[in-house]
Amino acid sequence: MNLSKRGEYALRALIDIGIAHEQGRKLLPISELAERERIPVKFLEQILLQLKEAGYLESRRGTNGGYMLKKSTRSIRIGDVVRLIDGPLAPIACVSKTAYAPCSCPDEAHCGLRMLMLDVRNAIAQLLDRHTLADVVDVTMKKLLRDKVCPPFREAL
Amino acid sequence: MNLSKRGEYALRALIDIGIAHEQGRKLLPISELAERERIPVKFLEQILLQLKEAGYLESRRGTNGGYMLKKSTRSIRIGDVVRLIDGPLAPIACVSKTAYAPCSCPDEAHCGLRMLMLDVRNAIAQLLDRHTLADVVDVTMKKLLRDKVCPPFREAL
DNA sequence: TAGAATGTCTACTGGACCAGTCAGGATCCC
DNA sequence: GGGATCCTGACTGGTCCAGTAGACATTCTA
Repeated sequence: MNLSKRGEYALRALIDIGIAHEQGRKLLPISELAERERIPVKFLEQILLQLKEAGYLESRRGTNGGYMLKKSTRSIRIGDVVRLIDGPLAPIACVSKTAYAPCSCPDEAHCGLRMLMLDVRNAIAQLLDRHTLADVVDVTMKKLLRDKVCPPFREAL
Repeated sequence: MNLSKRGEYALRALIDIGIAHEQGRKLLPISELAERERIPVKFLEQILLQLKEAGYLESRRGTNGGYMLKKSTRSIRIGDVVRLIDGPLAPIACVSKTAYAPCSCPDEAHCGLRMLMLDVRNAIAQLLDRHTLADVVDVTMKKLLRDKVCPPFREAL
């Protein structure tokens, strides 16, 4: 039931970029993201590139370059990001909606394990597909404000 | 979000042993389990041994030997079996109840990812810790009967 | 009492995957 | 032109997964 580091970093980066966006800073350089989230720069590079290829981000090279959102935060479902990086949400392939594969059990229709794991898959998908990046950014911002903590990425320098 | 083959096989074996138990067959040899579930015998051996060490099963050697439940099906929580074989249910360590570890994020209290993953963890735990082996066996048996399918492990020979 | 049927124990292995690291190249801005 | 940034591709050390292998111990039955 694991989210890989890669998946974790991808989501953290997206959330940060979303928060920055909310505050008027559209373009964020990798170095700044990596420093704040304590992620190795070169590793994060790969991940952002993958998110770019998938259409979530766009980039600008050169001085003052960086990454920015390509889609609206509201149209980015967390579940899809996890699927992109880590593969299907389902614990076992025979209950996956997006990547079904038959399992080896003798009678799938009467497999008790399958019924249970289907519930698990649905519970996970319910949460991750219902929530968009916008939701997560919102909640984070509200919590920061409530606790009177200054949000990050306020202004470039 | 993956359940390993090892975990899958462990649960399938426990469910089978539970079903057999329900029908008066307490002792099941590995070979029979392996054949029905199409699991490599030697691999299943290791798994059953682990379940035995953890107190879920007991065994008898020799001709007509095999494995049987040591605890009641009602006292075996699925979540605990998964934890035993596959580790914590939580997608990331910083939301695990049984194996908490801090993550690298700068402010755990205001981490949007953490809030979301906590919900995921709770949803999974809710399902897997609420359900016992007895529940799964029950549901399976009912579905078999409803569809007029003869349950396996009826009689030894 | 032999031998067949089981579980027990320990070691090993090929391959995949994870979490990076490294080196260099292409753009862009000043 | 030079420095900041993204881009591309290769590589790697370690860990884990899913099994395989083989010898051994115990128990039942003929």
